[in-house]
Amino acid sequence: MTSTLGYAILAVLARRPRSGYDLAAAMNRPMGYFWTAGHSQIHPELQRLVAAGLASFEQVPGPGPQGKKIYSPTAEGLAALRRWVVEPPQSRPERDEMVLKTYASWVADPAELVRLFREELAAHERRLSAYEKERDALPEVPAHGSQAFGSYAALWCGISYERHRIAWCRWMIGQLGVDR
Amino acid sequence: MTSTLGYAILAVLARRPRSGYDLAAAMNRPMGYFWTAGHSQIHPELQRLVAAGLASFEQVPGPGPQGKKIYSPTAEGLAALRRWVVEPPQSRPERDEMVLKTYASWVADPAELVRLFREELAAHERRLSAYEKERDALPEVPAHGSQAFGSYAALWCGISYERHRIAWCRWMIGQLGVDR
DNA sequence: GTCGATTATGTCAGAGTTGACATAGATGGC
DNA sequence: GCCATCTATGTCAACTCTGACATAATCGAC
Repeated sequence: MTSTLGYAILAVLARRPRSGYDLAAAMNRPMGYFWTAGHSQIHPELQRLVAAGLASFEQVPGPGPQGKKIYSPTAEGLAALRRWVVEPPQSRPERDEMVLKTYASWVADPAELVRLFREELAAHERRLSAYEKERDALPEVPAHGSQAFGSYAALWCGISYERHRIAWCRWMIGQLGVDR
Repeated sequence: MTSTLGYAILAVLARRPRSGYDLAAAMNRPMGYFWTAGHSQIHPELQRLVAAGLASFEQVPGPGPQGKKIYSPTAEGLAALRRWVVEPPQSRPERDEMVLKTYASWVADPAELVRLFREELAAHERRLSAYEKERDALPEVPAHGSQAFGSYAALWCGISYERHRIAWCRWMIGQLGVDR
């Protein structure tokens, strides 16, 4: 019974125990592609997870005023994660700024719109390359039950998403160019 | 110089002036597929838009303690919208709960996962049908510069997105079923 | 040995968002 | 005439998230 952020943290800790700092780094890349959190969110949430008995930490000497804490999920935390994974997702409202701009695109200058969508296209092509590179570092279709399967399946989704987005950008650019 | 919510409101008002109530209804469906806001967000934002000179309202008699207000974008508001549309989107962090669950799916029961993804698949198929129905009510590829183009292009993106998501769900279900 | 980058944990103000609460006229069915 | 539903605007507390601020030990280069 935690926030989604709590489960995101447990999902990372379930793979390997680590410090809040390392957690923040993991949530930047590669996990940041589908879930992000800054360290100012992570540290308080870790305290809540410990208070709720879902995580524990081992204090080790290290840099910083408070030393270093290595967090792990407790047995209870792992069980909670297992339960949460198969629960239907709570529908978060979708807010897509590019689609909103598109919805209002009829008021704007077509040439400027083409520039906007070319930039967007390039960004998605860069991201697709990054995903494909990461996927190629994984075994081909890992067995589920292995950590690599979770990574592979998330990447599959990311790659498919970027291809969809690229196709949309190309269609938009075509539409805006055809008839002036 | 408003929040993205302000531009979302201006985008709706640019199509046709309306009350805060009608604005909330429009942001529920069909616009709610890519941008949502409740009336408790809309009313204060409308007050801010008026204070900033980007919108104005006409008071008309109507139900409720305060009567009814029909809001329109001012010339300045329309110009601001036009400028905002072609600005690069501020990268909002992406948070996709289904992908997060997928990332952690290696800890969960495959049979339960299959159930989850079947539900997800059905939801996306329903939404795809709704999008296609809306698209078929529009003229075939409207000319940009027309409001219908904005709607059509947003729908194109939505349809492409749902197809990508459906393909992903099917792939996941296949993966989870093949080897037990 | 000194300096800068990295590692490391933490707080806090402000912005955005949600859901509940509050009020009340208009409309239509019975 | 009454009642439920819809129309209509508004506030507020709670929660989430972001970016700035704060502190300080460790490590490697020079």
